[in-house]
Amino acid sequence: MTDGERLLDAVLRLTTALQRDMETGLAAVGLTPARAHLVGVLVTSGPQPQQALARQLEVTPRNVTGLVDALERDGFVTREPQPTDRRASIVTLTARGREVADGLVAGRRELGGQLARVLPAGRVAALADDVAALADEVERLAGGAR
Amino acid sequence: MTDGERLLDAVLRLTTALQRDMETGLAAVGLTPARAHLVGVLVTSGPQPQQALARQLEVTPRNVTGLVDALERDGFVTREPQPTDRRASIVTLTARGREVADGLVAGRRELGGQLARVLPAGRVAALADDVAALADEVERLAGGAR
DNA sequence: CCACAACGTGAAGCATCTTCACGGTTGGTA
DNA sequence: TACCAACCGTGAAGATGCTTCACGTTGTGG
Repeated sequence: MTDGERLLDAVLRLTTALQRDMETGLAAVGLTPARAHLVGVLVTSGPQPQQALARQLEVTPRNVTGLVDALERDGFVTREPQPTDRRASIVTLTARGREVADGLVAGRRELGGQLARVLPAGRVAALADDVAALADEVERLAGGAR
Repeated sequence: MTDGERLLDAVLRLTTALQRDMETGLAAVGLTPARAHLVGVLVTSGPQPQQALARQLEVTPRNVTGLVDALERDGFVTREPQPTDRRASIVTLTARGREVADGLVAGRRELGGQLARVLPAGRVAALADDVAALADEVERLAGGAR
């Protein structure tokens, strides 16, 4: 097995483990990955109409409707009417939604710290750069085929 | 942002890109990730009853039924009766299934090569080790909470 | 021979996600 | 100013992946 394949294997394993880890954490606060993603966008970009959310999440507007339905049902967000355009409604985090979102950010920070502690301090930054380079390449590969 | 968070960000980005890349490649040959996973198990472990597949895929036997239904419908596998146990049927790759599976293996090898070429040759092996260490840690974290 | 275990699947349900169609709104243009 | 095309959100229908529960069929140890 070449080093490249070993690398790919390791990345795939990390991917799986990370995904599992995040999903269980999300489930603990009552969120699914897709809904958490939407909450994340609300945190970083503020209250928005569903169209804008659909663009940022790269899914269809119809799908956003369903995600917001669930988040609204569970009390994480509300749909506020937009006075300037009665077609659109603004999706806004509730207090509880903001709480949970803050928890997610904290969890992410903590996980970053735990990962950094696995390796010698000096190597973490370089590793981040290398992994970023890999990500760039893969994005390039996928984009080039577009 | 700490190095740990930068690393986590890079890994998450790589994860997303890699997943997209693989999904499009899979779709091109008529497979979904879950069905490809099942095909992969058949390649490495040979023809098996659905129970064994369920164990290796870490999903419920009921789910395997659906995956095999689809793969059988599309001509990638067949269900052969097992003479020694009439309850079970053995899931086996068809010629076409084996072809497609070989293609997947080749694609994986190629992707590994492409990733290796992104970085200086000397660093790939070390990177693979580091990423593997991260994967170990994340698996440990998830396992510890079990 | 019989109770219990194992194999696969029907039924029902949840989460993502898609496409298509439609109804209400806006906004710019004839 | 009337009008129509573009736009917002959502109903309907469907594909995929997963789960649990219930069942019928088959194997097997006592």
